[in-house]
Amino acid sequence: MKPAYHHGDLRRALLDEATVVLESEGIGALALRDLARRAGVSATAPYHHFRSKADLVCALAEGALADLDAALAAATALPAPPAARLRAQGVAYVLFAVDHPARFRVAFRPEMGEPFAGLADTDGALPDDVTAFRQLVRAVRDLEPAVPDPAGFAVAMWSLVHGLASLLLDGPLRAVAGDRARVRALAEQAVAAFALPGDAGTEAV
Amino acid sequence: MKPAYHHGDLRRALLDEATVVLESEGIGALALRDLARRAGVSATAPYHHFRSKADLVCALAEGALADLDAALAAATALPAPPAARLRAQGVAYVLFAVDHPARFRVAFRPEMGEPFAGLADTDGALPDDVTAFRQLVRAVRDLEPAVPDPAGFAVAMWSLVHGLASLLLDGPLRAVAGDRARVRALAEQAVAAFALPGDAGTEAV
DNA sequence: ACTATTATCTGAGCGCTGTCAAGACCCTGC
DNA sequence: GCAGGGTCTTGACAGCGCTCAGATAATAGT
Repeated sequence: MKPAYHHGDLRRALLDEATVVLESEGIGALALRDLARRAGVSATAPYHHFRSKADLVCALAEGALADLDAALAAATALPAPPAARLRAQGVAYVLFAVDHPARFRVAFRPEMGEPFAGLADTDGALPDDVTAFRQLVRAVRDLEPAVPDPAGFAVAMWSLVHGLASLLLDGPLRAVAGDRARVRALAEQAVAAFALPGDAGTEAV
Repeated sequence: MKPAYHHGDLRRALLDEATVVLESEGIGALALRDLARRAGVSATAPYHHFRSKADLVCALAEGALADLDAALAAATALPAPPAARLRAQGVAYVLFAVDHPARFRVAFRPEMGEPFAGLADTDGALPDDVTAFRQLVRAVRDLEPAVPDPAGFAVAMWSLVHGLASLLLDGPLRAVAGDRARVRALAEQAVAAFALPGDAGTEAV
């Protein structure tokens, strides 16, 4: 984009350093001055690329949501019956959370930067245009003729996997989050609890 | 407890002030020095009651979990069939979150104080002894003979309501969180998506 | 009752943070 | 070649969490 004036795309460098700090030290250790130091610029240089620390965190959140979206898309790359696709996406959602805990968390931190701020009131349904969740809504749409209330169903499905991810990351299931196989089993089990039309579950529990 | 030396239970006063700040300004505005100022003591006085800011936040989280536990208990005060009780608890969980967003959030902030730190690895099942969730586990136990895997079921149920609460507070459903009636409807709808043995749902959707 | 002990609180101070203001640099467009 | 604007710098300010050395007040021991 910007053809590198003094530093050479400082904005990108700051976001990259931030991601490193985020994954290794957590969001509590994220300091604007420290990022500048790591990038080799003065403490106030970042203010020419972000209006505030919250603004940078917000950009970070948007990137994380895009990554999550990509992970969900990859989970449904193979053709499969609609219900199985939806289940696969749910499991991928939970696995993304335990694989990239800091990136997942930063997307849902309201006290700094609100990635969902400009959201219209969509009558209780899921909004179409949230970057990371197009995949989920699409998957629900695929089985639309079979399920009577797709919007409500999507909310329930999303709540289920998002809640499981949260409990694994920040709740009493924290001890399990390290065991990827068990996380996968838990996710599949939880997703299977929904009575889905179209097939009889992807895997036995 | 302590018979009031100079101030008169400063610990309690600090926690109360913290709750006020938390509910009005959010966790980002929580400063130890500010709490001390509000309580009318010097900046270092709190350190005789809490080892660090994280320690105070942890105490706050434990209080919040106790409140949540009480709310769930109140939701099942009336006698009802087991499945209906479980559903009522799920709805109460979500309503507590939107009624006391800051208290709910602080219970699941890992970067400062970990209320779930001393948790044994309970083989993927819900631990019995987490203060705020005894009610939920109990409600699942009540329908134990009818459901084959109560532990897994409890995880799924809890994930569902916790996820819905999170999406309402910090996710794309934020716009809905203000409308208590719609929140209740969403929660009942989501909880009803589970195929529960023992009755046919408490309410039509 | 008088002392010794312990809990509680104060003040000064360190290093860190986010943010603002003013100026220097360097590239681009005229 | 000169103005303008985007980029970065130095300097500074207030506020933060936290530590350390003392003052004060309530309790415990005798």
